[in-house]
Amino acid sequence: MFDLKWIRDNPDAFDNGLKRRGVEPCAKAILQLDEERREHLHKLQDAQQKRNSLSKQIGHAISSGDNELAEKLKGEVAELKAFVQSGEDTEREFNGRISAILYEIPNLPLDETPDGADESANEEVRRIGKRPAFAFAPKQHFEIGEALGMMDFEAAARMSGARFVVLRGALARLERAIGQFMIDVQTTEHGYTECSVPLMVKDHAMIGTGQLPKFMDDQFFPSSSGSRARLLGEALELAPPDREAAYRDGNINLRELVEQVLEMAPTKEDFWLIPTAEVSLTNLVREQIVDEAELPIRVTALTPCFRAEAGAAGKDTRGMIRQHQFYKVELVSITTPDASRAELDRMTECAEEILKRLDLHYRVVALSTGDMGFGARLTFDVEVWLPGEDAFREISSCSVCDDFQARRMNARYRRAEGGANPFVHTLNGSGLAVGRTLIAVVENYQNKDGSITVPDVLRPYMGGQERIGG
RNA sequence: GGAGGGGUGGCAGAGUGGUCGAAUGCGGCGGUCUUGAAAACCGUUGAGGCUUCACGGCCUCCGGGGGUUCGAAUCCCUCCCCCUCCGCCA
Repeated sequence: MFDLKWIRDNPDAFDNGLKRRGVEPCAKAILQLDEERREHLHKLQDAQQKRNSLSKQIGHAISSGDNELAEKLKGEVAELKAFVQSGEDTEREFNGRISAILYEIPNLPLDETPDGADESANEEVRRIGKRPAFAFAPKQHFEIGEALGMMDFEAAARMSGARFVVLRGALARLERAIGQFMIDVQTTEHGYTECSVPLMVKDHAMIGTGQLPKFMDDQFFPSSSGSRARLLGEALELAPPDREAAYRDGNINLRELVEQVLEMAPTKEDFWLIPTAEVSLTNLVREQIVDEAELPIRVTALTPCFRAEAGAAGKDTRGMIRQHQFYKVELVSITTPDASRAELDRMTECAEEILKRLDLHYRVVALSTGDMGFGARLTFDVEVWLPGEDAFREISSCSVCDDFQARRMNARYRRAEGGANPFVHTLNGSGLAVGRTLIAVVENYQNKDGSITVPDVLRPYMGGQERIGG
């Protein structure tokens, strides 16, 4: 979310930033709308002022008993009234149109963010460790897991369809162990406060962190049957008469009618399932004014995440890489503006530390402008080496959003030296994704006989178990 | 699900049609006093927008939206959220 005034003062910087992200420059269109809005506002405020002062005079006239004057003034105000009323509608319309545009514009990249259209332009920042050597052809995680009888995609598909998995026995415990280990490190060693947060949130929370309104199709929402019925009822009330007529005349069937009506209905869900705990953790400061002394706020949570993966049809369909549901340890920092850039480096290191402890080979890449998420100005992905797949795969993504989310949430801080309350800066990162960490452990610690060696740091969480299978 | 009560400035909490953008308290800021601090006392202190070189002027905002009225924090409708009791329930 951007400050209109800032766009007004820096239209070129705004457009250049958008261009770097591959988004059509739109400062001119926005500013023209803004110009029209202000022009209208002048007229409206002028009328409001006159109305206010006349109303005050009417009050005085009535209290001093001059009814004749009061009636005369009422006549004068009547014309203004009509104009003010329609003018207020117009103002709301302007505001609605402008904010609808602003809500869908992504954040601008930092100067240091690499330019590029997609992931091929990402820049490797560092590479830690080295590829493990295998005396045999390393298998992919699902081959190993299925052979052990501990990773069951078919059972999951029977109840839930594609992109789900059932883990059993030691692999189920391994998943839990990884989550416990990671959040313990982040809380006891890196200063993050553990939180248990809602997994279902309202629209405004999703708007605050930027998942809505633009990325509705990526999200899941739970609904009670009562609420679905109510939404359908509302949609039907808004149904255009010609659709209804088409149904009555038998040109479309009931199903088509409902589908077409729903297509046009406003989306207003009871809840959304969080696609990441970033949503819940970042919204902890929404509509709050925190004391500067409390910053930085560092919070973390181990939660399930839910993603529709609408744009990823056919991609990563095998194995646990891309699931509708997975666990993740999320890190969120709330900082002052001058501390946010350094906090990004710190956060990335907090994510990397997990891989170091697990002795996994990885690299850090700076995402290019075309590959970055909606709210980010700069993102570092941490990619772990998967020998079975013979590739690096994203296991963490750490982003600094500056005040982009804070504006949407109205999250501010009170400065120690007083004055206005500026917006906070927000950062989020995974520390790490549990499912993908499990994949990395399984593939990197696999043995020739199909067993998996449990990494040292996880053994306390596995009741001392040193080996899975074999 | 049923019944009721609420949503007001950083916080607490008054305010049922006209000098109310809003009493009072706390907190914050400035000052007096003090070696210093505390206490006490005095003063000051909401946000957003439009406009102005500036001083300033004006508009909007008392959960959101709509309505009644010359005029709404105050009356009506509606939606959202919170709380209490009952029912159901992990």
